[in-house]
Amino acid sequence: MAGNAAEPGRSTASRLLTLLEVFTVRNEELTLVEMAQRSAIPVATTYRLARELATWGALERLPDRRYRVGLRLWEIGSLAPRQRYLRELSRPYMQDLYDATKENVQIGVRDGNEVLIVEMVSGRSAIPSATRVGGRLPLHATAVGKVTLAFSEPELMALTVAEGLPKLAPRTIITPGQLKQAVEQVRSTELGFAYEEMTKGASSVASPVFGPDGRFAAALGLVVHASTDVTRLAPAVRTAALGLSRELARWSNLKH
Amino acid sequence: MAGNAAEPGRSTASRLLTLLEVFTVRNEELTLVEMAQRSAIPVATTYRLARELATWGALERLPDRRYRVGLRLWEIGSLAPRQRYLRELSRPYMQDLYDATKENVQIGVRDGNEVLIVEMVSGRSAIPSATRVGGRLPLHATAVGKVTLAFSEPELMALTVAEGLPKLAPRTIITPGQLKQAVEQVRSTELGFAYEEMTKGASSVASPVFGPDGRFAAALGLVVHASTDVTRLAPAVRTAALGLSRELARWSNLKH
DNA sequence: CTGAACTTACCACTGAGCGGGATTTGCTGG
DNA sequence: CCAGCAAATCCCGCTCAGTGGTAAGTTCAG
Repeated sequence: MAGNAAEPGRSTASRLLTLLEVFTVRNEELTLVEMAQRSAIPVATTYRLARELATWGALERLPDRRYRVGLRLWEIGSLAPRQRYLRELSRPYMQDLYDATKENVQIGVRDGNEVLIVEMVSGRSAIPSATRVGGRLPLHATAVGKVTLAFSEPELMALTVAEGLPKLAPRTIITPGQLKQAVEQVRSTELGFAYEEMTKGASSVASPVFGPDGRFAAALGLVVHASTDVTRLAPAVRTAALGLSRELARWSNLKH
Repeated sequence: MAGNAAEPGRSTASRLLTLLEVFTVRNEELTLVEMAQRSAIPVATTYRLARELATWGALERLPDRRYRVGLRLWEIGSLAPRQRYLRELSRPYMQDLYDATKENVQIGVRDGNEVLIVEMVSGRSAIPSATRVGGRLPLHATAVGKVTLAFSEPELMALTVAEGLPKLAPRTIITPGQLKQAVEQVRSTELGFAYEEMTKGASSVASPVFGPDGRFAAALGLVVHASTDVTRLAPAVRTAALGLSRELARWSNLKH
């Protein structure tokens, strides 16, 4: 960029993308200065870029001049194939699972060393879940995470252990040995569990969904009150996951 | 940009955003050259920018080297408040409406002079709908569109008429007079209809949802077989829309 | 009214971005 | 195995678009 650049080597593109990254669930509306601080980009530059993003629709401008993520960005993002087909095809199965259990149903795919929640179905009788569509869950402390670990390449387990296993709740698994053992169990039964390992008071069950190529595609699971017997719900989850795997295969045939 | 620019005056930011725009439902995976053609950006430049987008996760690279919209972009887009709260809060009401009617349920917000579909609920018994979450519908040929016209600022009607009323199906309203009359009807009854005006064989009903400030927030509707009597379904749609409006107000109080 | 915080505008400097063209890679048919 | 071709990748010299300090304008609480 111009000779004035405080941090040469950083591309305009990366600055733009960084400006999008500063928005989070907790901070969905930010002032210009807040955006500048969080992105470590000078205010003047932030101003110019934010305005371009807003003109295009990636950001929206509120009457009080704050910025937030715009509908246009959501619209383009909704084209992302990795979530789109899974969401569309999984809906009926998730709905069935919800009808059968009345618990929070969630489906997530691996992204980096986390699970990205792609769709949820929940009602008012279910435990209020902090998770939301577009949210991320850790691999070592959730049922969907353990399932993902069990059916992804072994390198993922190595990476996860290397990054450390943060203690998120009293019962979080924090030793690699225990995690590996748990994941081994998941691999053989195709069912993963987590007992208050992420949030006190909440347990979860999950089962793998496989794509048409036979490879792991997603983890489908339930989040329930810790007092609920998750093993009782496991067969339902397993059934739904198998049904969805079959649906993916059917749809793939139909397409070609 | 550099002195080599073929089209001076076009900013790097706008080029980047244009590269995202080239992806559509019909073209969700594109090669580098296709992206360059559609965006009218030279291949070398497209290459450099696409690579930066892919590094960050806005685009993904397939084994066959084609590009597609990435999960990271979807993730950030899912933060867009204008769709997020509406989606989360409307789900139960849309589900109820689906349970009661077994028809395609959709909710959309105004974006520019179109309706952006923000959420859908549909089953296999409903008419296969071409609409999808993230899709757009015209204002003059759909029930949700007419509702949007009826409860937005008058300028929107003027704009819509000025842009012309394309004939999308045999029964599409193509004269401003007829459209204004229909919209007037919608305003007084808080119910909008469309009879095979967008797609032959499909009709729709919709009703407005109002935000806590009393202003129009979204249009909630059904898409059904043309043979179905939409007036019979209208009360259910109206009830759901009222319920959702109340929910929005309730949630707004809760928040502050 | 005063002042602090935020937003918008200005502008001189210069290296980041541009893109034509060469090279490499990948694929197809012989 | 090897041309032949298209797509992808890389190279590099040119230069103006982007940068950001600074200043002026705006908003708002007290």
